[in-house]
Amino acid sequence: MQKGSLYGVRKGAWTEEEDALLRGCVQRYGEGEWHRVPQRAGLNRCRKSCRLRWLNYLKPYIKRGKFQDDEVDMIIRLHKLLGNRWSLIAGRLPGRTANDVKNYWNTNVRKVITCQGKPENEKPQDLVKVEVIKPCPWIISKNFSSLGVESHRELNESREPCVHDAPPNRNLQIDNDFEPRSETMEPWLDCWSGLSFDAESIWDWLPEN
DNA sequence: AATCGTTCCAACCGCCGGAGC
DNA sequence: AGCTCCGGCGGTTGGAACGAT
Repeated sequence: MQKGSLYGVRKGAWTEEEDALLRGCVQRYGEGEWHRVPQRAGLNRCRKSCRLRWLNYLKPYIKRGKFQDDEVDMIIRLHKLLGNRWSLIAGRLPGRTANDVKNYWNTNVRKVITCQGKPENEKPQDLVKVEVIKPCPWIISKNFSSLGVESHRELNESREPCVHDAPPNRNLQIDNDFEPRSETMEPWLDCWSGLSFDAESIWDWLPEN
C-alpha cells in the first residue's frame, strides 16, 4: 500500500521507525494538537494519518486479536440500537477501536446475519433502514461508577436492573450528582458520557427479531 | 509449484460539526 | 453571518495473507 504524494507527504503503511517517533511524540506532548504532531515528531505524514495510526494501532490499551463471543453479541445488539455508529459501539467494547468494530462488522457479522435463515432472494438485513436511537442527556445517579467498566464486566452475570435503567431517548437532565469523567475512568467511556444506561438493559430496548 | 479467488484489515478520503476569529 | 481551521467520524480502498484448485 505504498503510495506517494504530489506534495511529498508520505502515505501507506507505517514503519516501526515512524511508529516509534509518533509514540514518543504523544508520550511527550500528550494526545491532541494533531496538526502539530508531524512537525513535533519529525514525521512526513499528515495530521489525520498520525491521529489514525495512534488511535487504531499505537494507543496503549488497544486489544488485538479475535473478538470474543460476548463482544460479537454486544456489537450485533448495539448495531441494532445505534446503527453504523462505530465509535459509539466501540466505546462500549474495552480496548476495541471503531475501525476494528467496523472491519469486523463488514467482514464477519454482516455476513452471518444476512445468511441466518434467509432465502437468497430476500433483502439483506443490513440494507433495511435502522431507526437509530440518538444519545440524549438524562439523569445519572450516584451509581454512576457502576456504569461502563463494571456494567460491562457484569454483562454476563444475572442481576437486578438498576435505577438508571431507562431508554436513552428520554428527555432527561443531568442531575447535580453527576460527576465529570475522572482520570481513573477508562478512555473508552468518553463517548458515552451523554448516553448513559446499564449494559444489561440494552437488550430490553431492542426490537424483537 | 503456480495461479486464481477470497478474506482481512490498515490506511485513506471526504464530509461534518464545533470553535475561534 | 461567514470564513477557516481542526478534530472526529463513517465509507471505501487496496494490498498482503490465506485458501482452493
